[in-house]
Amino acid sequence: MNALSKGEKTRADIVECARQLFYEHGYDGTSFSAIVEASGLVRGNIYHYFKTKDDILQAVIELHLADYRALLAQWEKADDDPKMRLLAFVEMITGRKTELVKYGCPIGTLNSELAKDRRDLQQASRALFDLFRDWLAARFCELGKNEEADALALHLLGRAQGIAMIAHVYRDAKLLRRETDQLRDWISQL
Amino acid sequence: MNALSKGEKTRADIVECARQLFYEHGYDGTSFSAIVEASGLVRGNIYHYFKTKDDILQAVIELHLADYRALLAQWEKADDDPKMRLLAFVEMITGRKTELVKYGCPIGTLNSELAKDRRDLQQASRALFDLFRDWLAARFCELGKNEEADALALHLLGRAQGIAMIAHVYRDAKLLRRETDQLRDWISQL
DNA sequence: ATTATAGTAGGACGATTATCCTATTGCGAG
DNA sequence: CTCGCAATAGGATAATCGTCCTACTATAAT
Repeated sequence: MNALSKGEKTRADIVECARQLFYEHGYDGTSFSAIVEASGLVRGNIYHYFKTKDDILQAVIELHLADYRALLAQWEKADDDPKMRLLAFVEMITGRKTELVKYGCPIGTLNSELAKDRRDLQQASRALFDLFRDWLAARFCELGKNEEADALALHLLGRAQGIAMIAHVYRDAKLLRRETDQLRDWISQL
Repeated sequence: MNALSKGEKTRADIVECARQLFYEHGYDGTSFSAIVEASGLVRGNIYHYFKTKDDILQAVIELHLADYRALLAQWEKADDDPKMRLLAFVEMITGRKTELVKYGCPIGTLNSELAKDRRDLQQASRALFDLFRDWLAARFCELGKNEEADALALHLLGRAQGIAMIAHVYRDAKLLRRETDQLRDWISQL
């Protein structure tokens, strides 16, 4: 199952390498040479799979999208209760607190970096926000909040981003714990 | 009054130019040449005032600090009621919504950019967060929330950052308005 | 077995980066 | 007037950036 040809495997390796580097150092902070070294390949080989560094980012975004889509599907499967589903979103934050404190939110920091000067790329990475935005809104709809579902989704997204950002800037895991607890309360009281 | 020597004036011009460029394009996204062009000076002249680009950023941070310190003092002068003072903080967000949507929060985006790979510089820029953190905490103390003052300050700071971030990513001023209204409600009900 | 194509390999390229260097000019103190 | 330093000026430099190019090898189809 899931048999990847040699080439497909190499391509996937490049993308996975790039994803981690982009996450840890940002897109602009990651040079092509860094991807070359981290992947153990050579320049020419990587350019055989991707024409530009921007193309690599596109692939990284698609990988993120696929992974998060799978995660969301898993949450829907695990619970029927909309509130429990929303809580799963919050659990993700606490579950990944170590990386969040170290490198910030993978989606948030990427979008925020690209939003300044690379609006073309940011448009692509915004799809990651939209994925969560729509999924969360659907959960709020399940709770009967049809009118305000999207606003609530953006509110929750914003809260999560703010928490991740402050926790990242202050490298403070305790703050992250404290604020996610409040998020859980907020969901319970909806 | 406030007489600046020719050199001091030039230095201030450089810093002001750099501040705007760093805000619009980020620190890494602003080349030294960009500062040269925007200031109308020549490379050698700028290097006469600052040894490195990092030094320019330090000066920019200090300029921000001075400006925000003055702003906070102004808020304290304008109102004695701690809640009103907190509302002034929220007013700042709505008052600057156009730039926030375009370029994000000056403090937040800077810190978030530097937090990834330039921890030395981020430590300096974090002073900007600390300025607000301490000031907000002082206001919560005035409200009798001594124990939780710092936590409340970080909460409010995080909320503000989250709002600015989402509004920036989606270039959505309406969202910013909606969320700041909620912030105002939250403050009123404290 | 031959041919075509996918994959590997790595140096070359021009553009841009931050920084440095040496002149030259301007101005204020003595 | 002149001496000395601040300020202006702008080319030189080495490193790094993303990208391109050509050559070689492996594999799969005919």
